[in-house]
Amino acid sequence: MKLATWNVNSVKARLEQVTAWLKEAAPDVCALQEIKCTDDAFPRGAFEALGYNCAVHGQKTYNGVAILSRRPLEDVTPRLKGADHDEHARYLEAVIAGDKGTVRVASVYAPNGNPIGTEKFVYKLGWLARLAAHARDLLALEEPVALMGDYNVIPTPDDVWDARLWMNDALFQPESRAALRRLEHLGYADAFRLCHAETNRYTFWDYQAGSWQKDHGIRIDHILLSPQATDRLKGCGIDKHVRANERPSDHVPVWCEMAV
DNA sequence: ATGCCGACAGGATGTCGA
Repeated sequence: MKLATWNVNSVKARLEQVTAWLKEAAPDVCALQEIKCTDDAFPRGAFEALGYNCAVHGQKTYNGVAILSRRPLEDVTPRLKGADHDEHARYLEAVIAGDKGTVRVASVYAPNGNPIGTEKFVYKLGWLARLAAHARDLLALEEPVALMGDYNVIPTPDDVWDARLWMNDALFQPESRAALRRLEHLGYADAFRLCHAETNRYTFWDYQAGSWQKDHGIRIDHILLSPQATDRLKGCGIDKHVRANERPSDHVPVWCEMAV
């Protein structure tokens, strides 16, 4: 089963690109972030025409996550526990049955958190803590789990072109990096790092300052796998080439292949 | 230089993202 994640920066503005990539890459499951539309406005038809079922947790203008799946989506659950007051649509989970077992997948859109020293950064750390608490609970199920999405965290200096330029950014704060490591210490593994040792592999390039042309990117979109999912991991990659398309998202898809 | 680009809502330009 091929699983993917992509922050599309508006599913309506990116519909042509997303459907083109789905045809080309043919993932069985794709988690989307920043769909920037309500459930009603989600372009289900375009995805159903390609053979995908849709689970959507939308929001007007901002945020919004979805999961596309060729197989039926079961046990669909939006939001993280203990965050009923949180209006941001940033988490959606579902269970998908494959030929060789089931996998629980989540579409994750962690807060940006800038600027540091404000409520936004406090919210980011609180949100990531709630994610970790839920991720810990999921481990008790002892099943393959793939937490896929835009974590808005640069894991290490090897995952950014020039770490010095990000020292005061919420994406590279010690507290942000510790929050991501917390998930790894629980037992989740960074699928890309399991498969690739090379440095300077990015999933995001800013629209500004010629970042793409200069390859000044950051790796902030991650697939985190539970031990049972890690055991089934066969490969992982970043589809960098879509960033060169006309009217691209500033993020590119990350995918992994699992024996499920 | 806290901008440079792009999406959104709304109908000009401010907010947000990373």
